[in-house]
Amino acid sequence: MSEQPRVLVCDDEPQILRALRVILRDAGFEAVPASTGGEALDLTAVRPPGAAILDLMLPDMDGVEVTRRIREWSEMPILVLSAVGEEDRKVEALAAGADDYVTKPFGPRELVARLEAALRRAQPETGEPTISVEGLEIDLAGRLVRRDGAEIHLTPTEFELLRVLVRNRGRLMTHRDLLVEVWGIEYEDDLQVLRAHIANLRRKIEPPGEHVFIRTDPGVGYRFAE
Amino acid sequence: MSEQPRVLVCDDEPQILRALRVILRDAGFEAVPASTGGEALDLTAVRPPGAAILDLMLPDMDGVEVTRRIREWSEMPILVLSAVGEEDRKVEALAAGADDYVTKPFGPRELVARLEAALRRAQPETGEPTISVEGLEIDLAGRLVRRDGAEIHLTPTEFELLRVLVRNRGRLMTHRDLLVEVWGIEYEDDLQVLRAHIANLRRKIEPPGEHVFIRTDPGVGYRFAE
DNA sequence: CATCTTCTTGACGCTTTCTTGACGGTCGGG
DNA sequence: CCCGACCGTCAAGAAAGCGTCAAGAAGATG
Repeated sequence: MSEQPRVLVCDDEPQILRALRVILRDAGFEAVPASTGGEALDLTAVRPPGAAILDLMLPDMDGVEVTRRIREWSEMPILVLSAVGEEDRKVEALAAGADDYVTKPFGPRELVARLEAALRRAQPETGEPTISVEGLEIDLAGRLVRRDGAEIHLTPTEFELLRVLVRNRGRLMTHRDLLVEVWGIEYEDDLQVLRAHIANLRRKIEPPGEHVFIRTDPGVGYRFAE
Repeated sequence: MSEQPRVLVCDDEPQILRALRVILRDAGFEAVPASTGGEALDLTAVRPPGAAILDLMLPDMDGVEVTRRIREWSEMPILVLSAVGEEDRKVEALAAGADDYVTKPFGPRELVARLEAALRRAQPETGEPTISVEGLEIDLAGRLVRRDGAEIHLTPTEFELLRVLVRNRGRLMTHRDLLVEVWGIEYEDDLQVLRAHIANLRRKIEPPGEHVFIRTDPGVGYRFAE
């Protein structure tokens, strides 16, 4: 996800193919065009793209068949396009292994959103890994925190606060840093609100009566244990 | 599904029906006989077979119609039988969702070969398996949900919502994620519609008054229990 | 055209979360 | 030893968010 993935697009209508290339380029992807199913499979085999967008209607073999062939050896995200009236093939396409299904006409933003969602799903947690310290598991992507296997429920503010601390673990975060990052600049002096949420967060993740994960630096700020 | 699948056979001529039963038994299948379209649908609903073989000519409704009805909720392989002279209905039957089409008279080996091919084709669902949690079975490919063995009817939107949640189970899906994936980007802020469908879905799959499968993260989104 | 299913929308009571102020405890300097 | 600065906790009210109901719209079916 760090660079622009290559995306195979396959449609037999030149006009649509061109539109797809523009949409993808604008969204930061590199489009690899094909106009028949056979061509799509060839290009995919030669140099596998990061994802594929296939039209259901193709001159030689339909998108479901192409999907099935790709799925024989690759888990890449596959989106299937169709005209209205082909809706009943949705289940078929998904059963063949497609990740999502977009009905024409579609807006550029919808297509890009679905493509990115599919890529995100295929690439479990790229940017934000699971962190594990002494019985505490923090899955930043899944927004999930566990202690000794038991799930802990955090409010949005608590989670955000924990995220900022953990992302900078070992480093001291000043009161102001935390307030600005979690609440925004207009809260930069509201120390009491920070204290209250730190207290709530500790009650949920710390062993009772101890402060092993979140350390206090009096007069300065907090830090997450390394 | 690993051993001999049950196969529904529907034909109004008792002679043919008997012949089909023998052919299937010899090939290692269990035949479930029906002589009208209505009967076929009833049997299918009560206990879905692994595949169906339907005659085009039936007293009450024809095989194409039966195919269409079954396709509303199931992806099971469907073979359609016809007498000579009905060839023109081939396209119609396939469009309705039939997997293959056999013209009478047919040899036993031909029929069995086609049935097995259809079953093989329907099988490769490695991507979306059946998921089972505490009495709740969700067959994503077959679009089928059961609780304690009893089938639950979900509307298309409800199923789609459940599918997105289940595919990402354990991970939190934000309101926006769900709205974009189920309804499309133009609904990304329509929180109320999400709430309404979550409520309906819960009423159907959750034990009354509890939220064990679909958890709420107030202010953020929903997640399916892991 | 009548009917049935599904989707959408708004209203309302209820729950969760956030904020705020008060209070007691700790620590170091005077 | 006393005092002030700072911290952690608690409780209460305010604000935001949630679940449900019911009614109407939209679409499919026959």
